[in-house]
Amino acid sequence: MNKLKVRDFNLEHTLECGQIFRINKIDGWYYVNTQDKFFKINQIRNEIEFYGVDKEFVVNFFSLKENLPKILKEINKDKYIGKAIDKYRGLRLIKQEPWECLISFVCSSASNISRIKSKLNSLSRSFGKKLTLEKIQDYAFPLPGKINDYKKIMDAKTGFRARYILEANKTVNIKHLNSLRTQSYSLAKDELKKIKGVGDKIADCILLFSLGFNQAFPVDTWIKKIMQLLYFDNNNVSNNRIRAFGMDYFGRYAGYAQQYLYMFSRRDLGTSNRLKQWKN
DNA sequence: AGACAGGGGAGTG
DNA sequence: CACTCCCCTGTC
Repeated sequence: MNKLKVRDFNLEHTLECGQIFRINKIDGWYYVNTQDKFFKINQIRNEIEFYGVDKEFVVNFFSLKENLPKILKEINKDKYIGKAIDKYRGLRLIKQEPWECLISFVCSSASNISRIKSKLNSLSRSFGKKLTLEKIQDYAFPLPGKINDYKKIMDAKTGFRARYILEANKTVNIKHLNSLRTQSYSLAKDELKKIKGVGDKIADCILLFSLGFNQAFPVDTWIKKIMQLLYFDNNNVSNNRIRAFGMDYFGRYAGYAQQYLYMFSRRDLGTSNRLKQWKN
């Protein structure tokens, strides 16, 4: 068992904002699968308690050393994002392993969280090493080279994404992914987009969630909806324009702004009517 | 029955 | 560039 005092951290918001998928809440504990780790964690006020990983891992994984109040102050440009920040304060960006992050978001295209989770769990069951935590069995995420059976990939209900996964499994290596950390944003992004199944949105997710590019601003339909409402007079504008605006307006921590707006868009605004009420 | 979804590829203009 | 159709699968 490990305990750690934390400041400016909310475990629930951090784990449930769609940046990571292989999590399970059981009896107040979050069971988390990531790369070759399987651990459980909970939070009571300003203390987290966890089993299965060490403190160093937790501090790095949840970006606990990043100065969140300073970041939030920097992105708090207006009353709209201000509301999102007030509501979801403590949400931090997780530092994922880039390969798992890549496959996770390839699986995410035209899908939803429960289905993404199911695909990733199936892939792990078919190709990953077995892990145990307190007699509970689970599976590590398979390394590149291991996801090598098209039929099994299809059996994971990956559908049209299966061929992308199979090809990435052959061509991608983790060292190369990690080497992108020191490149510029646009070079790293161009490199990721060479991988089939990775376009603008998914590349931005990989950059933001696993490679340390806090300025990345992934535009999905939820972000599109709320950004159009708040900053484009509810006009329909292209994803490219929204991303360019987001990165420019929020600056070097635009990715944090994106996560807070995303949570607000999904959790607090359902229909366009409610969107309008919120703005007025 | 048929459209649509937290996206992207390939083809076309 | 911007626009269109299509891709697996599940759901309304």
